[in-house]
Amino acid sequence: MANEKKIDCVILGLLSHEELTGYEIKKRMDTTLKYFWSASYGSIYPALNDLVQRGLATKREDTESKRNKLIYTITESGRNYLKKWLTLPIEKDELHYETLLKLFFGNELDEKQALLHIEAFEKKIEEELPYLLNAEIILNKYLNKDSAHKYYLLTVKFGIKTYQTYLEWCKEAKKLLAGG
Amino acid sequence: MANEKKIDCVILGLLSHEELTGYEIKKRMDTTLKYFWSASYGSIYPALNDLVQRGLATKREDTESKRNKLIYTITESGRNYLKKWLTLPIEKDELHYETLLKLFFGNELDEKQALLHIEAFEKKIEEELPYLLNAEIILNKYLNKDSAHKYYLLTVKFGIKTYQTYLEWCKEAKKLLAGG
DNA sequence: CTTACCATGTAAGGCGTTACATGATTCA
DNA sequence: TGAATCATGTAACGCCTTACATGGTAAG
Repeated sequence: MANEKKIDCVILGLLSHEELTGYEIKKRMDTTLKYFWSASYGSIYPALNDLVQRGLATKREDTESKRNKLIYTITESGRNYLKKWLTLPIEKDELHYETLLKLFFGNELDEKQALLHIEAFEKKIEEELPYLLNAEIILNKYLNKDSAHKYYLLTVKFGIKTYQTYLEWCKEAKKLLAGG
Repeated sequence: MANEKKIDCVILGLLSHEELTGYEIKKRMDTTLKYFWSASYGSIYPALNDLVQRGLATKREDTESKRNKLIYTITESGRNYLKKWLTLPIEKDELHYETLLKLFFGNELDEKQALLHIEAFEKKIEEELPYLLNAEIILNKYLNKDSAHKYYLLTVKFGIKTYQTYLEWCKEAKKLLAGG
């Protein structure tokens, strides 16, 4: 009963809100979830078939579109499985930032190189922040239309706050490096 | 020349500052580096032997202590390898927070359960923050004794700022969940 | 008509953790 | 003297990514 694979749970989580194809699940991973999770086709498709075999989801062909879509739906059993996992305590929150790792060893570099890493990090955050800010506006607008939106908003707010803090840190870090 | 394994680079990074045993390397991972990196014995010891074979580090037995210590030292070749890796652009910064994942699917839970996850997260951050604050004080004190300290301080400051932001978010999140 | 995107999947291989195995030393 | 910590390592296994393979459709 333990040993819930994360990939299964994420997929079930996405399916708990709407029917999806494997391709659409991957899209959710790369847009909405990418700020705190990731997965590739190589793990998504096998996991989907596995979920069907275990009766946690069902698969059907799409008849409406011209494409060969396979639409997955969560079952009652799948929803129970998801709910159970959701109540279990968090196993781990992991942050693996290569930027910090390289900066930590920055003494082996010159300051200009370290600066480049900070600036690249800053740029990436500056580029991604607008998407989060936009998501916040949209979610706030339709907050009472769908009870799930409140939870999405929670994670979006997390992203916005931390990203803004990252940008503040970048400024400070650049100053500290410059010798200030 | 590409395909630098991260574990090799992290170890070389640690060795670039001081000679260390595998056990001590693991300790660094679990204390100083844990805020942005991790590794287990199962990857550290094989990596160390591999580094020696490739001439990037040397191994010698400790003669002074009574313990069977194997002390590893970085070579010139190892230092060059490290420097080269450090100048390469960052490949990826990854955040995998199960807390956010579960919260994202929080609509499948009741609000009390979601709250528990936030509180557990808050508690963990509150427990870890003092270590970072303490590290900052120490690093500031000896900032001009060792040029590497500046870079350590950079990453510590990152941790402090983000952790403080996390705590702010927890407050906000709890309010939002409570229906505010 | 061709480029971009939609759509599904597999195979090989990499990477790393977990669990196991073993033993010495320090400290209370 | 027993527990905690120091200290090194291996083997099995799991999980996931990368790269490959294939083909349909929409839009310009």
